[in-house]
Amino acid sequence: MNKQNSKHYFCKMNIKKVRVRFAPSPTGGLHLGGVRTVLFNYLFAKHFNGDFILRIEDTDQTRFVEGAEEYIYECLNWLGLQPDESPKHGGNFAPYKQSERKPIYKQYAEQLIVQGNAYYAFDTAEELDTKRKTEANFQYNLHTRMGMKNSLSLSAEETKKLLDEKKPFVIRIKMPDNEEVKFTDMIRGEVKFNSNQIDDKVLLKADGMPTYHLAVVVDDYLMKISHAFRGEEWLPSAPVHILLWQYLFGIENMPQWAHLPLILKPDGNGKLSKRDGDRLGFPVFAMDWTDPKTNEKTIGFKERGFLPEAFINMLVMMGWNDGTDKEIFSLQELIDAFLMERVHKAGAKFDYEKAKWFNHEWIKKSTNYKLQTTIENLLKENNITAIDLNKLDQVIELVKDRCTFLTDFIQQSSFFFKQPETIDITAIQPKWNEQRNLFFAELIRTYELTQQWQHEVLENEFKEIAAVNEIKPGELMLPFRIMLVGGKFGPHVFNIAEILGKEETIKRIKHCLTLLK
RNA sequence: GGCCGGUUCGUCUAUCGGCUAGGACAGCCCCCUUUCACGGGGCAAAGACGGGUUCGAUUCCCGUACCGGCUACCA
Repeated sequence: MNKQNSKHYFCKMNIKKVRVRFAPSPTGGLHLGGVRTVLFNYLFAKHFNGDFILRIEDTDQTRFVEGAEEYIYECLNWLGLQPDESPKHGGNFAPYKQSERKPIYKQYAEQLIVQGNAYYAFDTAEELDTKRKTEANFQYNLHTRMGMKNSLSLSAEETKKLLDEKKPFVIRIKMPDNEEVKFTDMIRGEVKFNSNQIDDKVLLKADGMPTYHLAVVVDDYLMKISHAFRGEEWLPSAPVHILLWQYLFGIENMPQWAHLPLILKPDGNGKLSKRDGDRLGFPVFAMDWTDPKTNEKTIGFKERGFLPEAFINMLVMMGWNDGTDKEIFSLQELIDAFLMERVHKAGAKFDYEKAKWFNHEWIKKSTNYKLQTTIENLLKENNITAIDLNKLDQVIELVKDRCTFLTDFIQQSSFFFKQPETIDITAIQPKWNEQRNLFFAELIRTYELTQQWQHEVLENEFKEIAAVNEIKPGELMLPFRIMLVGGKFGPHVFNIAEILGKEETIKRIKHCLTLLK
């Protein structure tokens, strides 16, 4: 089935430039699932040298959220998934914001009325509400529409009168009677519906704005979209869109649809939501999002310490693979390897542990140079200035293996640049004695004379003195570590000492010895 | 309720009719390591169920179960 599909869309592509779109409604934080939709769009488009378009679906004016659009650009920017066309980037099919395209939609809605595929409906929201309350499973459809207040049930004169009186109305699609509506989904193959099952969806709202159903069809046509990807939750309304294409622009011009599998909660079942992240302690949004009304801040993957490469890599592997065991992919590798045929049908439960693994892998894989700026800024935010970039490079090299998050670099490398604020003296105090005190005094004298300040040398000297004093080196390593880093963490002590340098190392030992007195 | 979709280790997945069902994360064990990691090695762990089709079904078909999505003048 999938193979046939691929042939199908390959044929189409020879005559049609690949153009895809991501069409979010700017109502809040950018969800994991949204990012994955962006990603699949982007990878597919770039694989075929096509265009990736960002269209803002802001037709619901009641849901306008300040800053949400700008936030989407920031997320895409962080991820390195830049649109070729967007409200911000411009393009030949502007405007890309549906609220600015309002006049366009009306003419198509009216065309549908003229053709007999749609009708005016004057029922108020309250009337519909009560209807739904009194009649279980009420649907505005072939069975009920003649009992409602619309241009099908009313005479032409009555309708005209209501229109002339400027009575509020919506335009609804007239679903055909008992027709089979089918299409071929790139992921699922042929999907069929019976038109009787679907209600007469509103196409144009009382405020003159289109609903998603009309807007998506009109804009996909006008923007010459060749392939339309969206979440699986849209599958049930696909027949409305298919019919609209048929009525308005011709089914042969319709983009190829792909309904992407959902990202599910790690525990239990159902779509992953922001709530789940809060509850289970992991981010769901790409970047920090602060609700302008409540001022409530929701953590993002970026601020949690994820590398965009890792975030992308993790998301793409939920539902796609290249057929081999390869799991780590760069963006370019993904672009090269990405094929729709290899997209999985079933939803995937989000696994934060695996997400962390991807991030760790990417931190280890990244060059020190690449990490440098990010880490420098991170340290700066924590009042640590790493002016010596050469030293920072050495530190990153030494420490990156043990950082799962970028934020782990704060704890793992602060002490290289700044004397530890707190020293876990209780970890060494109980076993501290005069013999150890003398050892470190001697160590200071030796290190002061050390010519080659290298970890091998330092380690040898350390062990020699231990041997002479008949102390097991193991008993001295921990105290030494605490003296240099303040706690029981960090890379090998002598590597730390090497990077710290002679002066600083000795200073820290001395400081600690006074604390132990 | 109706419609649509989905179903391989705990999780993400491979398998395009030949399977001793492979990999990764997590788990457990061992090695390395005079902190913690990294790394190396190993163990355990799966085809929802019932019918077909077939020499042979995880793979194809049908049914059942379970899970999910949708059922707004929201997307």
